[in-house]
Amino acid sequence: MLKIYNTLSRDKQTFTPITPGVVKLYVCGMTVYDYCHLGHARVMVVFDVVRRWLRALDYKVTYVRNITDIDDKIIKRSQENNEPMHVLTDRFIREMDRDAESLGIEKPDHEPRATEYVEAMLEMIQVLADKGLAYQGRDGDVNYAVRKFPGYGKLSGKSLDDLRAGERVDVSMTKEDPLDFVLWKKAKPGEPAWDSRWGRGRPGWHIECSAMSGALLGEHFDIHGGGQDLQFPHHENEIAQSEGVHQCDFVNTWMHNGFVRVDNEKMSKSLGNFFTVREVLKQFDPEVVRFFIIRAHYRSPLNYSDQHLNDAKVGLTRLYTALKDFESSALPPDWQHPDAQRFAQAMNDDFNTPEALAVLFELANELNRSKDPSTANRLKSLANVLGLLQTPPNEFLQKASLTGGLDMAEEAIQNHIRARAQAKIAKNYAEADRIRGDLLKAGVVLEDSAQGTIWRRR
RNA sequence: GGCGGGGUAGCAAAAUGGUUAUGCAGCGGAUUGCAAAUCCGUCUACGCCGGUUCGAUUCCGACCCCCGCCUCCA
Repeated sequence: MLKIYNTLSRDKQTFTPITPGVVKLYVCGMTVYDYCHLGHARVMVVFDVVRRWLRALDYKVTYVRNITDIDDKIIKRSQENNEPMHVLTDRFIREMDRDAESLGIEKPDHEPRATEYVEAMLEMIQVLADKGLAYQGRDGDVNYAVRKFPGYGKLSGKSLDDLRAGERVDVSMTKEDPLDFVLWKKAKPGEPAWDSRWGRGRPGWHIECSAMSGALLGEHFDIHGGGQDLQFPHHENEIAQSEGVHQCDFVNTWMHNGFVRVDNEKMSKSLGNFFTVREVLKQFDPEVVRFFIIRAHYRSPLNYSDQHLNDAKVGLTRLYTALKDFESSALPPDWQHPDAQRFAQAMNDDFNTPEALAVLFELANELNRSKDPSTANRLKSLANVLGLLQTPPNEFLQKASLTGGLDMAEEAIQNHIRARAQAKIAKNYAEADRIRGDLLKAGVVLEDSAQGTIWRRR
């Protein structure tokens, strides 16, 4: 029985889909004006795992991850770059796809772009205006009248009177309440704009997700996810919009993943302390990055450092090393097996991936002892649920991406190994050790066994 | 100030009212020409102070510290 921590109720709840056997999942995706950083990578990996696990539980999952391709920062960037907005966004969508693919993220079922749903947004704004929940300010912006929505604050646990708007932001004189947020922004000259009954303009950020989730998943769906920073105001505003329009519960389960941190601070664009996915991938194999993210529970903070990535690499290497001598297939796990049940129990407990990984490590230990091919199959099939261990072990262990730059050619490595074998036959151990030492400096580890010398990178 | 999340051994990271988490590192042993890998054994814990309890890292209360949200942010 799957339990998920629901931000809305602040406790773990047994998950029951609205329609039996079917799960509708929406996750707030990227604003595409720059490369993805590790924080984005975490969202993608976390909800990729969520989706995979729901599927392992035999749910039919519809997964939507949106793309924000109209926004202040995008406009600013496209002006700075002097390139049309859609050229900029198209480019960064491609780059995002590349990053996602390298991290082993399966494509969502739908990746709607905000600019394709402007009509739906305008319809929602219309309904909100008709109900008196939205109004047009003197400056032409259309705002949501937050105080008219009784449930405002229920997700983030904030009360309107405590929010003290204006303490950190200039209060806009055109809003009825400083906390009102914009649904439709009046166009400024030179900005992309759409026609509407409120004049030419563009949508505010929050209405995008309400419109896209409603269009693709319906008025009421199962799980809505995103980074913790979106809890307020973004998700709070989504609730106000969607429930304001549809008069029914919007989402049953809200999931928020923890931040990636650098030196104990949140990794973010505004702090400038972010590492892009591609930067990290210059040093570390993508599967190591995935493993690094899965090693922590999705709601915990995740500290980024080279040392921690390296720890992840060593751990993942242990698992691959155990599988090295086996031609294991990726059959679905036999869930009746006690190990698989422990794994499932961990995953059912709010996606406890660290605990699930512990099962994998114990399987590796058992495999090292027993050399039983069925254990290898079990290890590989369970790891597959997390999107791990799917590369042939030797291919992984010899990947140049493990050394973070050192990439001595395989042919050269083989030549050194042959030379060393000769030295060993001649009992010239000093020479043999020198060769091994040189290879080690080039990131290549040799291991002698009865079957001869094998190599891997580190 | 309001709201929320944390503080676990050298590092990372889970669970748990009494019994080994797990991985890395360390130490001892097996194996090896020596290593590596692997196996066996093993040392380091639960922020502080009270309370409840036969027994608390785990429950309750106070305190200290850290982080986040309240402005765009995954």
